[in-house]
Amino acid sequence: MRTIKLNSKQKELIEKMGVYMEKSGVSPAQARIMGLLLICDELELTFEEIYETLQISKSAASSALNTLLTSERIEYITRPGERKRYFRNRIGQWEDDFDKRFQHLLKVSQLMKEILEVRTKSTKDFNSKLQKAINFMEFLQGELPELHKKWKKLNK
Amino acid sequence: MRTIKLNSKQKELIEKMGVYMEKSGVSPAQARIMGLLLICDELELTFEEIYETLQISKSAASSALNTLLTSERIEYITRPGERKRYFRNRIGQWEDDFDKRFQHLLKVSQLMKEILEVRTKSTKDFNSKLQKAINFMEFLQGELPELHKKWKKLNK
DNA sequence: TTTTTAGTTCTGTTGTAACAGAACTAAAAA
DNA sequence: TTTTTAGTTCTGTTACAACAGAACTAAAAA
Repeated sequence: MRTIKLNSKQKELIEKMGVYMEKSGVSPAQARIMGLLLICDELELTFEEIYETLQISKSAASSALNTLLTSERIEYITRPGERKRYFRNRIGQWEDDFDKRFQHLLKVSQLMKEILEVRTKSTKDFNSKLQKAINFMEFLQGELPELHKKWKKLNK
Repeated sequence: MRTIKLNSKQKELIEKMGVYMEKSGVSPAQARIMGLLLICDELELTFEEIYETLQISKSAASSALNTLLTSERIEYITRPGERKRYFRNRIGQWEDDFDKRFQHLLKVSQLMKEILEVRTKSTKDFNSKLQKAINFMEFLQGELPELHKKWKKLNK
């Protein structure tokens, strides 16, 4: 038995975090794993610790962990002379996340531009509103990197 | 028959937009309706036009439209003396969307703060990284409204 | 008054996600 | 060499989303 001990507040927060993450599209098991890795005292948990603590099956843990790994929400380390993997939250990830959201915004604006090009020219009001939305996205594309720089400067 | 005519480029873009929107969690029918309302020449489509053009059943159209309405992704208008509704894209919505994303960010940072409070104090490096992520979110909470103002100023 | 319109609601089907549980496997330990 | 460990993979179950199709309904038109 390698169950991780959690107090009631921790359990509550894992559920809260779980509900929250499920809304953003991940499965319950994935959400709970994310929560566990963020909340429990130990930063690096083994496969066994994870499925025993969360009371999920090995198969559920296996597929959830692999999905979280490929979506880069968690990572693992190994220790010299040990076969098992230690899974942990990618706490450094949020800066990459910021960049990803940025890439996403870029794709949206490109698609919207493509759509605007194909649209009939007769719906002038609609098209100008669409253009405005595109403008705003492009404005953000200019400003967000600046913002990031500003923050970096504040933090060194 | 009230089918809306679409050229091949429009059809292609509706599918492209569909694939794109499905990734963000909406059903295929909802995604296609969104695409149709954004891409076709007519801005306001009736129930019949929608389900006939997209070749989906009335029930699928009904539930998709209602979901899109409650999630405020589309809206409808009526015309004097007419019973039917004209559905259209909420093109003015994107500024609200911006605010919603902002609210979301606020919730995330609050949850993260709550988690940090409960965490053991012994994982100093991890906690300081978490604190840094929180700081960045709070930094954004200060800066994003400023950005919005800046853009508004540029556009009046 | 009946018929059409503009949907909604009900029933049934299909596909798939999210698991559990058990069997399996490759490496390491005993 | 056998046994344990650290998972993976396979099979089966359950639940639910996403529809289609048909029946239904309330208002308006004919």
